[in-house]
Amino acid sequence: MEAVVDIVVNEEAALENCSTSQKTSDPVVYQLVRVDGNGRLVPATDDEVKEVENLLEDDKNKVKTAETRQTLECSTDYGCRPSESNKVLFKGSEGQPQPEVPEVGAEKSNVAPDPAMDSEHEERTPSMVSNASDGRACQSGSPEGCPKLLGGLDESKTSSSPIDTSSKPDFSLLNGEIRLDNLSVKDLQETFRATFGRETSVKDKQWLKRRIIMGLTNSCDFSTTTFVIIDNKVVKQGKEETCKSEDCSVLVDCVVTSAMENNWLDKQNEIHSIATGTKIESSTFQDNCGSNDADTEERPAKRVRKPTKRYIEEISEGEPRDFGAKIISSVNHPAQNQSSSKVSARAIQNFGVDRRCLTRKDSLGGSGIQVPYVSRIRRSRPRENYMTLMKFQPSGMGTSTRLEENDVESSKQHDNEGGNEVIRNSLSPRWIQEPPVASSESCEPYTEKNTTQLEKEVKVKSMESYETSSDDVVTVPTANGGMRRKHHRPWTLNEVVKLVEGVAKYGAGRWSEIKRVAFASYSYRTSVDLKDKWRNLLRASLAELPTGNGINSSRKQASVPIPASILSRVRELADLNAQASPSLTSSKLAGHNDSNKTVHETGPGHTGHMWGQKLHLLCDCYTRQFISFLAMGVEFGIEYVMRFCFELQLGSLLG
DNA sequence: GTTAGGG
DNA sequence: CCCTAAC
Repeated sequence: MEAVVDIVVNEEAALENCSTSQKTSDPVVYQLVRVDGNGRLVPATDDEVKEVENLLEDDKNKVKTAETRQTLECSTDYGCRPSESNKVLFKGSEGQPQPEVPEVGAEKSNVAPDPAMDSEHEERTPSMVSNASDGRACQSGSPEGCPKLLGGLDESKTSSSPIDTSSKPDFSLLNGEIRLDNLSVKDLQETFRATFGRETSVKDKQWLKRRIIMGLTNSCDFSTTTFVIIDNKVVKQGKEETCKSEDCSVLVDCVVTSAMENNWLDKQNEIHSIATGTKIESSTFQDNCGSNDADTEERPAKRVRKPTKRYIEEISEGEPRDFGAKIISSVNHPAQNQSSSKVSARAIQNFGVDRRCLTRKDSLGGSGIQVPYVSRIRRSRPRENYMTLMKFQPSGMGTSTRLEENDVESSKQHDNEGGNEVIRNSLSPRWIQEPPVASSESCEPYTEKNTTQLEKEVKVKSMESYETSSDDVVTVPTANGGMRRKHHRPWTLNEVVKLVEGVAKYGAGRWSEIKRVAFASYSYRTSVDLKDKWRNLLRASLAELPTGNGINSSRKQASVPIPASILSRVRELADLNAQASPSLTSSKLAGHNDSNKTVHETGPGHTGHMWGQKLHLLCDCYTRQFISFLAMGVEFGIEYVMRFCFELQLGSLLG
């Protein structure tokens, strides 16, 4: 076998190097377990095991595509068990665990079934299970310190076991030997790139090795239960039956479990469900968890939004307001002009122009307080409400001038001017140039509205609806009565590429970060713009798929055709991102100074800082053990873990 | 001040 | 691209 991940399967060698006392013929076994509500280890159910296996299998396949033919080797640091050879060996196991497998360590080789089992686990696992209070499962420095869990597995005795002796769990990902020690920094970097798909300038071999190992192991993203890895294999572990076997001995290298809080488990459960698309039977899960919280289904749901003010207003008031006005106007119905004029008149009441700043009454507060218009906008334009409601001014007038001088009047004149074609030739194609530097400063000069450059469109618009003809807020009525803005600045391919790169680097969602770094020179692109563009790109990329959906053709294309390569990249990143914790909102990953601050911030939709804490916890405990990364991957998703590691690196460099 | 989502 | 609730 070859390739980075196709770790050489050399049982003999592996065993020789292993500190474990297993015989060469001894199968390597992983015992899949979960931490119950009390922090005890409980064997995973058959279904869970099965799923894990499937996931591993899938992962393996993915990994196999990697193109690296290096034999990797890593030092003991990453080992999940004390290793004399100073190597971490992943031995592929063939078939079932052998009953005769010698035990390692003095521990009992059997996992007690049922009740007894619980207590037994309790005895053995305390130190392994991270405790929220102690915050540490085992000493990272001493592999020895990591409690060993002996999982008694005797698959052969369990006929019901999904995995029978003949089946050969094929986890090549975990099989074989990893040798990184002999690689040069350059090689390591290359391997790193091959593994993570991104470059690294880090020259610290240790770090590189660690990350690579992490990357390799983490590709197993099965979000099920906590699992114990007994040597190298995840063996299906039935419930009571399986753990009953006595001879299934096996060395448990490390128990990967981070925390035992119920909510954490619940979270895992969720994740699991999401990841596999299969729902673990809740009853089963709960039983095992010992959690009574049946409704802990707090899936990181979408943000729930309450109706917008606008909507509420619309509903509460029979009279159409700005929104209604728009619609009406768009219809171009003569009879409705009146109503629209009403609206505008009203609008005028709420808005006013202050010397320099446009102000408006705060409709929400109802106090009529004048609020600098600018306070709520980021760009250079007045909000649409205002704009749309404004009637045009005599065409000859400069927009800004008009506004200031005739704010109220203009509204009254709209009827007359409604039919006018207000061609904003005078509008300055401002945004074509470099973005307004001071746009965000104190009060925005009202002249901002002049920014529209698409005169033609304005023209068209104004012809269609006098209402939209206002200054530069070029809105174009759409077929369905909606309005579309024309303050458009097409995304260039270059920008798109930058965006994609940014997402690749920082992950989707960290828009401000991306903007700061990749769009520093494009001040006219806000983080929101990036987000929007990404969304569109994603849509485009999906639409591009040969799904045969009519969507493809129907969907409008970006002004600048996006190369398929980019779109596919977008999909990739989107997938990756899906794995990553959506909560990753830390703004520190960028690597700019604030490395001292809390590195992890959990984002919205997640239980406080729990995840971040868990991650820290995990790192504290297992940072030296590659297995831990696997666990982290399980819990947080590989992407998240990867970022975390990058972050650590950054922190250390900066620190 | 940012981000997510709806428009 | 805008707007704004939710963070």
